[in-house]
Amino acid sequence: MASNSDLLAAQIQAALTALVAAGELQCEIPEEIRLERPKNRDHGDYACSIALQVAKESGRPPREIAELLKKSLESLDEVACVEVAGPGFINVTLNASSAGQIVRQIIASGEKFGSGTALTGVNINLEFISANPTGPLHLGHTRWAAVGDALGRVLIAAGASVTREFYINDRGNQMDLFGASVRAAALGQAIPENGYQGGYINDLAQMILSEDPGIISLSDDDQFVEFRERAYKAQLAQQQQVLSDFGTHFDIWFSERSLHNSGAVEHGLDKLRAQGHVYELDGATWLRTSDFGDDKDRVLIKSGGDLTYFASDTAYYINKRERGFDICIYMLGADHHGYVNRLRTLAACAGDDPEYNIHVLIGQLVKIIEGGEEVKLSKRAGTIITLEDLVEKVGVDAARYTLTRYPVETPMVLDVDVLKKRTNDNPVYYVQYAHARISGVLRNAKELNISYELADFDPSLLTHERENDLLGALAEFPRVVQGAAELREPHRIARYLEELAGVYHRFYADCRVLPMGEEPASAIHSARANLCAATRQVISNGLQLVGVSAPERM
RNA sequence: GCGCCUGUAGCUCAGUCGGAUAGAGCACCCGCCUUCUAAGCGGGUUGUCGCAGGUUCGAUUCCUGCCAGGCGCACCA
Repeated sequence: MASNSDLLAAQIQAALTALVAAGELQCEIPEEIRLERPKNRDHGDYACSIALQVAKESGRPPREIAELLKKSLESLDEVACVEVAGPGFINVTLNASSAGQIVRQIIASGEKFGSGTALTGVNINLEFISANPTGPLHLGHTRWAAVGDALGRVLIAAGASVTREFYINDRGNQMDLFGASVRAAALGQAIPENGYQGGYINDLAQMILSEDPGIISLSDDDQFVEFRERAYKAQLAQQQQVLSDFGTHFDIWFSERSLHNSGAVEHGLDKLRAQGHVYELDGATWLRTSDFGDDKDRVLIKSGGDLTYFASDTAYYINKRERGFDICIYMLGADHHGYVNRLRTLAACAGDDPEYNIHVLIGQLVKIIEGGEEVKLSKRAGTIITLEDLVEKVGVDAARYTLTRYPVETPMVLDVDVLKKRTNDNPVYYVQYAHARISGVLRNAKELNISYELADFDPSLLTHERENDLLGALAEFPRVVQGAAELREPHRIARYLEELAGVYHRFYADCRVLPMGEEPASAIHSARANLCAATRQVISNGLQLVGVSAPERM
């Protein structure tokens, strides 16, 4: 179902092609003609700057070209008026009837409205959080829990096949240190150097002791392993529970141990050797990442024979690709940004295209302010703000929404005091309120027997400026979803919803939907009720994409 | 030293192939509920888009160089 902007774009393209064919104009025909929603209402429903773009190449004044295109656009039934403005902008105003058609499309498509096919057939692996199972999830993880989940939803809406994956770093020094720390806490000994501290370590220790009192009589080695494994299992389960409560779902929890046990690491090394980028030096095995622009080569196997963490990552990437994923998206914290280039070059070493097969998103750190002061994050000191802390303070909806509405490369400052307020400081309420408000109107409409069935919908009645604004905003949704998916920027959905909610609130203030007093119901009431229903659908679909509830009442 | 991110209103921040007078919320002042949810709407005040060049009909947007802040540069994980 073509949108009005697609229709206009196609018409302009056809007109340009005809002009070139007739020898009236000489220029390349752009593949994509972009129509914009002008900020200024006087500039019509849609504006196009194509005449300015092709003016130089064709050697004709932009206004002249715009005039030629104007004639073509005016021939469309959907178009009420076309104006050439300024240096050569083409401003198009639609007639009310065709602008209102978007309501039909929305109501007919329902939950599917906004979904598209831009990424159809693309198989994406979306890895995010991937916290060590050695402690609770902190704010950085929480940002990814919200953004990663939302991105997954957005990618699916754009047609992609998405697998959400959590990589469990359940192997190596950190795990051992974690196990040793819990054991020390249980036995009342000093925590090892650089070990883990904080109340949760003591909690784990006490839980394990009460679960398995016999653990204290095991041999040193067995005891250590037992503490480590029990603590690991409990901590992982805690993370899974917390994420589940947060509404973030993973399709696969991928254990680093399983990577090693399955032989995937050797397999990955073999593959890299076959690609010819592996060499031996000083007793270590290296990957020649410098072939693809890395500052220096990276060690895969240390001279002592141990594998590096990078070796695991390499094998894991290769494993993902062999599981059939076209694109591997990684969401990493800012402190890992030095890793981006390494991941990209390892993809190149594996014979892939780093521009397409791998995409690394770096999330800047989240600062948190409470009582006017910054709360310092410190795992060691045990003052860490966890996902549960945040949810307990502000609720799941406000937490998810706030974390999702900023681009991930923006370092964000999160003011807990503000998020606790149920006011406009919190944009999530503004958006949700619009949804609840519409729900109320539609409940009343039903009671008054005002139909909001499409059969009773006459779009030509929606001629008020506020109605036109709302129709225009609704029509933008599919484009916003596609952009958010292609740019991997789910915050665009949230920003759009805030805009749409604002447009609706203004419409609501100026356009009475239901009959007043003894006024008889008429077609305008049905037209507006349908417009309301369409708006509610879009807000609901958008909130769904960011994983926030759409309340019927507030 | 090298690299990544950031720098837009008093505060927190939007601004997708460069477009018309740079936006939102908060804060501050003034209005609007005897009719659909006032968690709302309207009006007023607020800017060297870090600085300097370059490309362009046109630059907050693209390029180069500086300045400031954050972070990272292991045979650690």
